[in-house]
Amino acid sequence: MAAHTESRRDASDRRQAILDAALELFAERGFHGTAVPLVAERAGVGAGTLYRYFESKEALVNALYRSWKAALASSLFEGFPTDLPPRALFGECYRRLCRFAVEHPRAFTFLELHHHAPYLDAQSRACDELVLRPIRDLAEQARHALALKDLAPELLMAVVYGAVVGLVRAAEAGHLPMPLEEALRQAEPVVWEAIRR
Amino acid sequence: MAAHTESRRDASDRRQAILDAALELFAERGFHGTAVPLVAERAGVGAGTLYRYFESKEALVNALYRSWKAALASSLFEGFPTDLPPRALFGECYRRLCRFAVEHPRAFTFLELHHHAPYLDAQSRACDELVLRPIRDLAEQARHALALKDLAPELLMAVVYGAVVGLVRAAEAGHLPMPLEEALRQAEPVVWEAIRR
DNA sequence: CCAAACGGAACGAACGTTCATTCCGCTCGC
DNA sequence: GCGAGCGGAATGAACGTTCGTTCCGTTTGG
Repeated sequence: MAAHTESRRDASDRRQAILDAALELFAERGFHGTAVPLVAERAGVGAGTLYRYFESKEALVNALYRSWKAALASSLFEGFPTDLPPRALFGECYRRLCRFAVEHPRAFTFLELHHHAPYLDAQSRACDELVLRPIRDLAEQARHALALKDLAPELLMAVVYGAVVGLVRAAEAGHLPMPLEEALRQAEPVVWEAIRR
Repeated sequence: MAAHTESRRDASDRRQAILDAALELFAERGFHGTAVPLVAERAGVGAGTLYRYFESKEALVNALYRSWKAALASSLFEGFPTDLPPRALFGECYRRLCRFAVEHPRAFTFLELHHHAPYLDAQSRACDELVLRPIRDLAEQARHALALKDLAPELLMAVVYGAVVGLVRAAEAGHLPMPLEEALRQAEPVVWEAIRR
């Protein structure tokens, strides 16, 4: 029975190795630009083995997307301190998002790159709501508390999220004179002043 | 000679039809996700004909990228009013960028999607500087005039550009409760307050 | 307690398909 | 009628996926 458990852990490791390899390659070269045997090689498994763990290349990219969307959601909301004044609430969201982007740059790039890609299925699309809805609610709250500009929360969210993505991409392109982490820290008050009333 | 001119215009139309078809398809499905014969069909030419105008698929995407980067640069800078106070200078840049995004949404998406793609050659990368440098200079100027926050211009540019991209993508995804043009108009003071001193 | 047989996971060569690119018969303007 | 330019079938490479085989941990009969 110990042996059985061990073999199951091996399988889980293998599956994870494939997901890790796919993350790197899909983030760097895109879905269509990445050959399945290359993913297998990077993961240290045979090409056929990959199909024991995922039904198809599409199933793989969907599993990867869902897994990282869930990770992002938990980074954002796990143990979130609810009763904070609006500025601190924003700071908490912002820093949690940035922490995710700094700790998992490939995952952040991957999620951004594959947002609304045609090969993502309905269930993967639904994961987006998991992240968007709670933030939208927070923004709506803060807006009614007269802490945010009197504009659609979706607009303010797009500005904030877009600014973070812009910084991550600028850092990737080597366009920033400082490390990404420092840029994101400096940008917090910048972005807050954008959306505050 | 009129005939010669006319046949040359025909050829130029064909080339343009191919570029237009490629823009739509590359923006929607990505470079690797788009088959060359599909581009040809959409352009209303034979698959072989495409190769009379472009050496390869890579040459096509590079020509497309350069052409639209140049169009963006000219939209931004053509007849730019130089001596304006900082706020008006920002407004001019911002509205010109937004006008381009609204008038050529596919081109905007395409440029964003293919930014720093591995199949773009050095000359295409160099086109980025064409857009970035003048804006960087303007930002540096405004910063020394104490109109902008005392942060790296590259950081502020990334925030502004990122915010615009964020709005465009949110509109594409149907996440905004108003048309893109209206959202961009509402976002101008939002973004200005982000970067102003 | 050992060895022989089993079961299923892993491998990677091989399959059919689809791709980018080429090539050649054809058309059409001069 | 002739040559430049076109179309789309042809081509070979590369793709996603499958399949026959190998390999190893476990079971089982002696």
